[in-house]
Amino acid sequence: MIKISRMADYGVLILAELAREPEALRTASGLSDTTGLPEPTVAKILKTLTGAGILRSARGVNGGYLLQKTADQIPVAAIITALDGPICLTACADGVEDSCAVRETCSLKGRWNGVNALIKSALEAMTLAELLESGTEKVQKKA
Amino acid sequence: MIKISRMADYGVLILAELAREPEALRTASGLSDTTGLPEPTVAKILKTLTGAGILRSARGVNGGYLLQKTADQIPVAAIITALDGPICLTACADGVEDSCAVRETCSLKGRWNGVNALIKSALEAMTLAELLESGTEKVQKKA
DNA sequence: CTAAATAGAACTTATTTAGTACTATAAAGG
DNA sequence: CCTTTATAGTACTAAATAAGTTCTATTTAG
Repeated sequence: MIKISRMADYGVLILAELAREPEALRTASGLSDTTGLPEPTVAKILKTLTGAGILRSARGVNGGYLLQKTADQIPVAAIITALDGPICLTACADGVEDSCAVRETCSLKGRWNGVNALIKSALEAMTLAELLESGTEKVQKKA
Repeated sequence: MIKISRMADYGVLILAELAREPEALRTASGLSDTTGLPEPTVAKILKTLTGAGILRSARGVNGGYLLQKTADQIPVAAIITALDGPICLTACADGVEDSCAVRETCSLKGRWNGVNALIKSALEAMTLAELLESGTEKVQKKA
């Protein structure tokens, strides 16, 4: 099954919660409470999203996290890339040179690039705001 | 990283080899030789693709496998679905009811359906023949 | 100086995926 | 009608990956 990791899934859930009050600083443990996800995992995801520039953090007492940009400026692709790594269906895609046992004899070198590009651009065109606000409609218009 | 499994990747490679001589019966061990992939794995994939109606098989001496349809009638989606299961990015998508720990509190129920549909239709629109014959060009026209 | 928070890395466990082995069934040919 | 060569199907094992946890360091308000 082609799928994103649970981390990326949780990440979107956490960002959805943060987007409800874009101005408020929220702590890791608070977000764990409201989302129902395990606290250490939430903390880990928040750190990663901060490192990727999607969230801003404040340390110390009264610290916490908030969105760096508004939800309509955050592409879904950025969230997935931050938590899951690059979006590409196969190991032997553009630029990835490692770990293909049959590269020598493989007749498919580079053939997946087009498919990758297609999926990538679909995820780049969609923002967090669109994902949250009405689910299916907006997306299907683009298809 | 969003990715298809190695099985689906190998599957395409094997189908590519079969597509070179669409009329010929090819054995599992022969295909293992020409592709360089381990024989038991090739055999497993061939069985699965036969069960999915993508290949036709003949048992007994002089048996083997061949394509059920021509390469331009086989959608890439069918290959991936056969070997990897349904194409959906998240557990809690259309129809899938199991295994989402936070379903109760989750604010995203069904929100991924549009993204799934988009990716699925991209993979359904592309055939094995297109994937093989020129890689990137045709696909990018569709994007 | 203390308490409450994030930062970062290392480690362990769980889950998933890939690979292997074994048994059954079918067909061709002597 | 028996042997050989092939697929069909299932169950098991091992390896790779992902998820989750823990620990230490750093920052800041009071």
